[in-house]
Amino acid sequence: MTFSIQRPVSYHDQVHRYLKDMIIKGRYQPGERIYESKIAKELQVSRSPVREAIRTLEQEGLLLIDEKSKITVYEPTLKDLEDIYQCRQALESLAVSLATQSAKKETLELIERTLREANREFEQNSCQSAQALLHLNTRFHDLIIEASQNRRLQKQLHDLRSLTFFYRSKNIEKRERCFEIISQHQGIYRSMRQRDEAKAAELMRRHIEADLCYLKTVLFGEKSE
Amino acid sequence: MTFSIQRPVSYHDQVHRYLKDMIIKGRYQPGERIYESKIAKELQVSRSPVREAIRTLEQEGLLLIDEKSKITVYEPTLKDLEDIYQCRQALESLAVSLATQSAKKETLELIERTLREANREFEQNSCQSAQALLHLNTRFHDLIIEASQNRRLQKQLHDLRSLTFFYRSKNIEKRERCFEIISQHQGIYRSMRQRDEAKAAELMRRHIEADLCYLKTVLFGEKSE
DNA sequence: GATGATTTGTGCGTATGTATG
DNA sequence: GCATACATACGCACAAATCAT
Repeated sequence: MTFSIQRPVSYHDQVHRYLKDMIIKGRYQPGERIYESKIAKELQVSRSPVREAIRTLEQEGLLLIDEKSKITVYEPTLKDLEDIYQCRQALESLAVSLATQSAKKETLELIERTLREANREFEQNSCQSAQALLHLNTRFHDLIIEASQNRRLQKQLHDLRSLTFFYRSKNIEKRERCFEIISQHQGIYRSMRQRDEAKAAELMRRHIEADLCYLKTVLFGEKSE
Repeated sequence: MTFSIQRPVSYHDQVHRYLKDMIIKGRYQPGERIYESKIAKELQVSRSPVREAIRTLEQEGLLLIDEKSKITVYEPTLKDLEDIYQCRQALESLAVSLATQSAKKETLELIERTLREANREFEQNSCQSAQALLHLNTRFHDLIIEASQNRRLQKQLHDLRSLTFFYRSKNIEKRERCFEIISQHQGIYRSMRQRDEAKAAELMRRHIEADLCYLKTVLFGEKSE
């Protein structure tokens, strides 16, 4: 194992991660008002680093600060969910297209292994494996995004995807939907292997559309056309 | 005229705008190191609001902060320029597609007027009109992005485009390229009027590709295939 | 390396703004 | 409208890290 001295992580960075986690995991309610002074007290730090963390989170879209400096947690609306998914369609289809062009063998194998593990967890069909499946499916997307080798794309998608993660953490995937997800992922992977970037992009676009459609029914009880 | 009481703009907001302007206008050199303490002194404010502005700018990609807290101005590389333009292709073609679907008559007329003004300035062919042309061309894109009515898309493109503005402020457009830009814009606009979203998206994609190609030759002296 | 000059990280006090009774 | 409680905005002080000599 390689050893390296770690620089202590700055408070504003730690506060940033803490708050991001709290929001994504749903420990704060969407739309809930939060107080920088309260957070500072809770975490036993002064308000300065908290303020900086809050600016960062505002920029990431996870916090909203109104004209009276009232800080509220991001609250997704149906329209916003659709907006986010439209962007994801455009960007992730680009990502998979780039990845298909340039992914090395090892990367493809990594993706394949992720899919195989997902299959195994699916067949297990336990409560624990549902959690594992969630991670594996996220990983599938992450591997592709990373393989795109486009830093800007990575950052944009990273930010967009955090906004949708807290839906996921509710573990709302029904078994039926899980099966669909896995088979869609497999289709995308097959196109990547065949180096068919147009097909991979198109399948990704449809996969994300299906995902939105599913989320809409589950969260807002709306049937999509 | 309507009158409304204005809230004073917070320091961190003003500092943010100031720094963003300095960076985009090229008043700081790309890669130049800047000091929060120096900025605070220059602007006669304390370091607190400056620090917050810096966090925001870091998140926007205009400042980089390394692990030793050294703050440097964003420095575009050829690869980064390509990355940005790939994202813009994906997102602006989505934007024009959405705008084509939903733009009202008035919006289309606004775009048309912008194009007509651009034509006029082009024919004028003066130093002043070159500057005006730059603004009008930017406005063309802005109007379409706004017409997409997708907030996420707007923010993402807004951030990406700031990163490319300081190239523009160098006034590098040759007359020949200006003509191309205008005619490409007109092609996009025609497709929008005909409500042909696929064509509008494809033309936007090509327009942005051409733009990248031109920038590459001008800035990095590289011919693109 | 050791030392002094900068620079950043953080805590804290005060002024000011906002909500509530 | 006023008083109180509490929130945020900002400036400032000091410690720790960094850099140059």
